[in-house]
Amino acid sequence: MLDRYICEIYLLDMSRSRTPFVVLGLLLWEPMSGYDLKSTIERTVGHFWQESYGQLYPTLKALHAEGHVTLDVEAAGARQRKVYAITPAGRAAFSDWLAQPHEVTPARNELLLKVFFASVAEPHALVPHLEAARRQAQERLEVLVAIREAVRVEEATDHQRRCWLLTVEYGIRMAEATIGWATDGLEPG
Amino acid sequence: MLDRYICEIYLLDMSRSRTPFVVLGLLLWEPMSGYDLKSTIERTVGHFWQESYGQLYPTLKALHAEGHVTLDVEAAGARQRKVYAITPAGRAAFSDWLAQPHEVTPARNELLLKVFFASVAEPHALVPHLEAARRQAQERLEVLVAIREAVRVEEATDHQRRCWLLTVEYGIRMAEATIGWATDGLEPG
DNA sequence: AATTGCATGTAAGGAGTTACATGATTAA
DNA sequence: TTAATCATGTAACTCCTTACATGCAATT
Repeated sequence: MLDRYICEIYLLDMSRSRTPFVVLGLLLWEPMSGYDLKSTIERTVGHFWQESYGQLYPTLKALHAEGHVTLDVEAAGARQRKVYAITPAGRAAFSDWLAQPHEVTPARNELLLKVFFASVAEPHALVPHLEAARRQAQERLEVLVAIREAVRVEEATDHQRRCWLLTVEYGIRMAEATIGWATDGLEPG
Repeated sequence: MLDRYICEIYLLDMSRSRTPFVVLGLLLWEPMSGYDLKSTIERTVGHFWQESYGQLYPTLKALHAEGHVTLDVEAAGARQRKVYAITPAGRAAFSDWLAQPHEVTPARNELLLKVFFASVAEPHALVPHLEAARRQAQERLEVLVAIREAVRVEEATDHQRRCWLLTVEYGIRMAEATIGWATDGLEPG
């Protein structure tokens, strides 16, 4: 009865949501508050991963209840700050997750849906979608190239920089491939 | 009161879910049942879009309530078959959707999450993730190349084939780019 | 004085998957 | 006779986003 009560309120299904692992991974670096985590996520993995406060705060509560993080309430004046730090149990859970191969989640792509269904419309219906895709990929490419330059001068070990650059490089290659695809697709028309 | 009742039961928020448009787009081709739609989706757009029965059947009910599709119940023996056909209102809704540019939904990529967090583990932790990514992309590439050959000999207009091939070609380019990325990423290690 | 940033959270609701429930028909 | 395919649907549940609610601190 009590088990069930605790379970319903606190426990996470850590097999599906990745949020706990993003949190644990960042806390490996240094203790942080929910607010810190949000901004750190945006700054570091934001170009391929996002979290909302509505996801973050409940996850922190659950991670604490599970003993994966400790909580230290700093009261700087009347303003409270809840700083979380990772525990050995949290490190273990994170390592387990990191050692597993990533799951292949079949993607849904609305652009391709419109390209596919342009087949039932007039031929010129295709063009704006390819143009929009190319424009967006070009903008994204510019942003990612700027991020790459920033990461290159970041103070870090070679291994760290290599990992970070790989995530940026992935986005760059996808953007470049998208530009090539859209350009070739527009040509015959 | 009645308005609200009907609303809660039947109406779809066609601004967020794409399922109604996938259904309408396929019904433009020919009338189909929910079962037909499921298998047709797998066969045609399955490599970049999926739908479950749990999503399809309620969507069909709602589309019918909204007058976007008509329903014809075929009773072949004791086995019932509900065949849906698109209405002018359905065509209009579909055309509106198709004319809008696609929405850019910020992607979440678990592979990149693991690559990023390999930075806090030992350098060799990175390797299996890149290898897995390359292997998966290679398998996907083989499947897509086979699909491309099948589409090339499909009986269709040039415009139709062009649209279908573009969706397959997109997947191929992404897979190739992924293979290149993973290969280059593995090299320095 | 007003705005931006720091800081915490909850409530409601939507999209979607999975598991369940049922049953007829056809081919091996 | 057994399995696969045809066929329809619901219920429970998860993940996640958005909107809401609150208030202090620092800067302009």
